[in-house]
Amino acid sequence: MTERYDPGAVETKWQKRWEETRLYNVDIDGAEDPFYNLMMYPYPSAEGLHVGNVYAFTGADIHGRFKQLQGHTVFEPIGFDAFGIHSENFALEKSTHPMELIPSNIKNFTRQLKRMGFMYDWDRMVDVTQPEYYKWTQWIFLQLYKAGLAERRQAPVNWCPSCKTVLANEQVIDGACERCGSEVEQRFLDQWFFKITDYAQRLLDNLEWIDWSDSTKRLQRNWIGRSEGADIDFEIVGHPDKKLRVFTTRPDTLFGATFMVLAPEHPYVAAITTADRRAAVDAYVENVLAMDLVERRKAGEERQKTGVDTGAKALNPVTDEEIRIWVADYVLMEYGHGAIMAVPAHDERDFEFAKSYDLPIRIVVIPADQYEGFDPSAELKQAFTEHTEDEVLVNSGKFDGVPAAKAIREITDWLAEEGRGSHAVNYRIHDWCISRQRYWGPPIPAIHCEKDGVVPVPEEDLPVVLPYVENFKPDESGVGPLARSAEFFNVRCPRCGGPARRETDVSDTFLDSAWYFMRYPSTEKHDVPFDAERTAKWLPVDMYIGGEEHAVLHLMYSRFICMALHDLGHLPFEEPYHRFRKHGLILKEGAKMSKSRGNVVIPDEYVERYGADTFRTYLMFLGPYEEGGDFREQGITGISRFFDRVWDAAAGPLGDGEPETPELEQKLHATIKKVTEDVAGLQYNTAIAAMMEYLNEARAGGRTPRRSEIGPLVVMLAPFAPHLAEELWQRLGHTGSIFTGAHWPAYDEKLAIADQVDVAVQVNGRLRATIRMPRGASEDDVRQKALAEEGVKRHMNGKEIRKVIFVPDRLINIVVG
RNA sequence: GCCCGGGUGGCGGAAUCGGUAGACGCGACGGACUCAAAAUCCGUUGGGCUUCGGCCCUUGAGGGUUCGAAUCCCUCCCCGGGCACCA
Repeated sequence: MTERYDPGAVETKWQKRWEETRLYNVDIDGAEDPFYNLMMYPYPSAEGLHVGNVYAFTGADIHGRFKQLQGHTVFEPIGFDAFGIHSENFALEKSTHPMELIPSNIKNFTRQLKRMGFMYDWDRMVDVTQPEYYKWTQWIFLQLYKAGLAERRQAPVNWCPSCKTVLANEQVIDGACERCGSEVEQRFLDQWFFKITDYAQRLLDNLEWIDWSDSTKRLQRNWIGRSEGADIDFEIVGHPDKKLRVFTTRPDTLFGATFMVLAPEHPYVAAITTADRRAAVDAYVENVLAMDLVERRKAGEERQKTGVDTGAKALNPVTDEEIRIWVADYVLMEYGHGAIMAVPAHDERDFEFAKSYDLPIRIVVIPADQYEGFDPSAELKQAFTEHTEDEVLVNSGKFDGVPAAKAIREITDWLAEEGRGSHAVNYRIHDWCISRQRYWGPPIPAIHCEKDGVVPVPEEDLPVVLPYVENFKPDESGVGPLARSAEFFNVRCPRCGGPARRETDVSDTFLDSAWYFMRYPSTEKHDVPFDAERTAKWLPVDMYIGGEEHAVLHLMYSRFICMALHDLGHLPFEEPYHRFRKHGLILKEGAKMSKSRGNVVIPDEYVERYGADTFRTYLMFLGPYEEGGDFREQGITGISRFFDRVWDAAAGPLGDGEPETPELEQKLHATIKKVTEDVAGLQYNTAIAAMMEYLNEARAGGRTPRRSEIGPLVVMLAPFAPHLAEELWQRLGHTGSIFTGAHWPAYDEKLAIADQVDVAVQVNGRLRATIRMPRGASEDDVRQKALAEEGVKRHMNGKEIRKVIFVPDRLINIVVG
């Protein structure tokens, strides 16, 4: 009788050995058949590793180990996303400093991650808060600046009048400051933007060929928000020098444009407003601008649309009618041209507005079957927005009777010919504002000179080191805390040598994470952000696994940065991640985990009690990896028992020879096939179930399995339970690590198939018997045996057979009547 | 409002190119071992009826297609996520 399985002892032993033998430290330059296995590096919170982190990393680690066992050299790096508002706020809350807080958090995370047994190459750890790293984050900024992809312009920020601080959007909850609850105001500040909108179409197009989860692609498509339509120019009565340009997706409704609406911020508002309307317009605009963006959005959802007449008129370019120009806040300056042609008959918002202010509504699109005898005076109860081939135009001059879908093209073509419009595409995605009026981030490497304006920091002066600032709390000045350090911001202009002021904003933490995976293979290279040869060898990432909450921020930004660096000649590829798979979310007893609910699973506690292997495997067992699952305290005992049984079956002395019976051999091959396919497809829960099933069979009747029966199981278990597998591998008589010594088991396709099958026998589609047949039995044989079954005879009741459906090896259905 | 994903035993979940629904595990019940308990092992476990041979019902609800539907189609309900005055 062998001793009991002691996870604690086994895991300590192997973690020590892995470290001593440097098992997971990859020979970056010499590695053959490289596989870059990436997971989303964590933010090192003070609370320590969250079970969500463990879930994400375990699934990714299993994939890495699986690839390793298949013969690849797997590079699995880890780092820490340690800059950002989270850390800064936490430090504020605890009255400590991020520069002290972060290293201790990282230390704790490192301990916890090592305890989980992930195959990280710790020599290549990346901490984005180290000048060694953010030097290159700043370098990326300079490259984008040189290429014209970074620019400074005014933009609104959220301002809390009570805390006297700038807030990030994430800190504004329903229009109020998350800390004090006061209403947030809008301020305009100079900010740095990356022109991601220049890449909108490419970001969209490449989604066609990259191998990503469909749902993630869909989120990105929605975020990019491509709309096709037309730009149309309207003349303004009395202002021959001005053309009012609008974007519309519905040029087919142009004849129904009965008024126009400008956004309150539109530059023409002041110029075209007539004298008698000026007071009203000014009051309205002022009122709207006083609202912050969040409040305005919220107000828009709740209240009726408001607006005001400018008194000015425009000419509808196709009807030549004079139509009124209004200002209303339901038109947004940041989309299209900040102005619209309003077609109340065919747009819900315009309809609502027209009803409120008694503006004319003209129907120009109707269902084709109502075309004959259409009554132009008919009144609409709501906007009619259909515009397919089944709707046709009316009241539209020479386009009467043309199907709407066709008219969209024809009217645009016609306007284009006459120089009054053009085909146009608009995107919903906005430029990426990277400025943060905060402390805990990499300083943006720019200098403001009175004489030379914005001057980028010369590359040889990088990094611009983030100084230790005692008081890093944001204040009412509206600029970042670095503006308090004269030592930091007083500089000489690199161009003219005159007095200048250093940029005191830091960059968004999403810029750090946009390229961290490029740094891993080159961590010890100090003269380049990423070594060209290594980058060519290891990148793009072969597999990236992470949470879908980053689908539109991190994943979009890093694709953009990668594309931009590619275009600037720094990278040989334009998409950073070959494959991306999202993992699901872990719930606790059906509910989301949160501190306030008090139902947070602390990994340490479970690892202590059951061991890392059991915890890892349980997490993978509780649901499909890509969908997540429900963590239940009791469930973990199932895996615990399973591993006890594996241990009992494999840890003691074993018999030699082939698998004892043909049935068991068949089951073994079928299991290898199933587990191989499931693990490759991230279907870990069913892979584990298949291994359990096999073990149950191999141990049936209390027998001890043979070495040949249990060896392959140990290898298949290795990605899930690496420590246990190492120990059993050794006990099976091997020396060295299973991860270098073993190869993922192969299966024989023929042996994987059973030679006896249970065939279902149905009468009129209802199951009446099951018969055991040799695989591949003919329809005649199956039919003969089926008809002899008592239950079948009874239900046929002597009736005539009308039809027989036969599915080989599965089913025969006898239809009588 | 728009776009996704999902609804299966007491529970987590299997099975979707239409072909034996409920794999695997948890829990529960019964038994063995034990002075006893824990652990372990064996058996039972969707619901109802049963003359113990079986029979009927069952995958959110209702309809449809089919020899056959958890799976396909239509209508609807509920839950989760994303976007949202985007012209």
